[in-house]
Amino acid sequence: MAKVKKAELDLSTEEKIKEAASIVFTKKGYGNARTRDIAEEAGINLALLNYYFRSKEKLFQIVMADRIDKLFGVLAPILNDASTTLEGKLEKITENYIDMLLEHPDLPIFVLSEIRNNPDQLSNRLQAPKLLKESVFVKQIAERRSDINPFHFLMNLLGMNLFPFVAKPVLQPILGNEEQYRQLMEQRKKLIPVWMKLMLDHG
Amino acid sequence: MAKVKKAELDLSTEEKIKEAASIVFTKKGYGNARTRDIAEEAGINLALLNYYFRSKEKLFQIVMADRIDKLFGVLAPILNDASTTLEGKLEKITENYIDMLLEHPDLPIFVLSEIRNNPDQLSNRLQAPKLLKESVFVKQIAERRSDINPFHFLMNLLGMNLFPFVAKPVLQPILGNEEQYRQLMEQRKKLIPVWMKLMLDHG
DNA sequence: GTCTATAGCGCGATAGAC
DNA sequence: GTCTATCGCGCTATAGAC
Repeated sequence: MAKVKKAELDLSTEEKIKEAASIVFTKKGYGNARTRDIAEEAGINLALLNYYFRSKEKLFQIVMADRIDKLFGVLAPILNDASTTLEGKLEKITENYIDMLLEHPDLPIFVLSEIRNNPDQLSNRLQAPKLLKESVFVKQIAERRSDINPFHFLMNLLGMNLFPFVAKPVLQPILGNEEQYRQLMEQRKKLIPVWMKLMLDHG
Repeated sequence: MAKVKKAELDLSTEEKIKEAASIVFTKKGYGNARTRDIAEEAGINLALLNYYFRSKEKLFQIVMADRIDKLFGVLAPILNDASTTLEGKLEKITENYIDMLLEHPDLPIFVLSEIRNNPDQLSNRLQAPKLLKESVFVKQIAERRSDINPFHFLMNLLGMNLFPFVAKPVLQPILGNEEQYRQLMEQRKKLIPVWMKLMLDHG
């Protein structure tokens, strides 16, 4: 076979292991992943993994922190940008999310299911509550619709963007082949902001 | 402590084990769950688990089939009901889903993440593609909006209903305490159909 | 730093008494 | 049917040569 693994790039050994761990953990989850899988994916020996990262758990923490940053990094900088309108934010968030998720479709289901297993993971990393409530984004929504909790709209936005990827294994066979799935997601880049504006201005 | 486990009801031993397995698998996922956890939750000995179910894997298959039925059972009967309008379906699906998910909040993340690990699980159980495409629900949407793929609306509906539960571990600290979370979900029972109708009739 | 070999143990599964 | 005791594997982690 001689199949070249994704992590076999010209990186330092430590980086190769981290890359491989990210791939294997994201695909299988912590409990189903084996350190042997990661070592093989990285093209190195099992002992080296412990030499660099001490334990499976420590390696996982590092990968997890990185994946959380990737998933929420799309959102965070835009929420507090005072120079864009609410409409602009909806468009930018949607475009960034769908582009990123088409490249990393199993990222949301991984992060969300692992946080379920260990909710503390997050609370350290995300001091979201205060940050979100005081965000420009939430204030802009509240101005528009004082009658509805702004977080409803945030949930809708995230749901419409993330859910098709969270549920991809279920939806894929329904929606057709990979290319058809991709086209539908591309369509959503334009449709989601339109729908969101509708909800904000009517209803 | 003498804490009474949920599965310690007046059921047959086989049922007690199945109940316990459902609880433990749903909470931790297959890979993180231990057969010893399940035995303890059921209040029986580890050997009995194998006596009734032969293996962890077999027990899991049974639980998984049941959980998939529960998650999609909310949807399936309504989609092909020719006697209700599209509006009626939107209201019924939303109310049923939110009521059910308030009682079983970790059901969607469990089913979706386990299907990711083993997509074949589903394809046997759900011959959804044909069934969905020919459903009354999809036809009713197509009548209303011939310009947009009906599955966009289905994804939106499911996303708005399921996503707040899939992402509950992340959203909960943002949205407040358990009671506040519950109130928001109760509000959504009325709001989601309104939003869905907006999307169908405008945009 | 990287390897081979193996320790140590948690896990699923089974044997066998009652 | 239900238990106690234990097997044997596969896993994480480490020792030690190079």
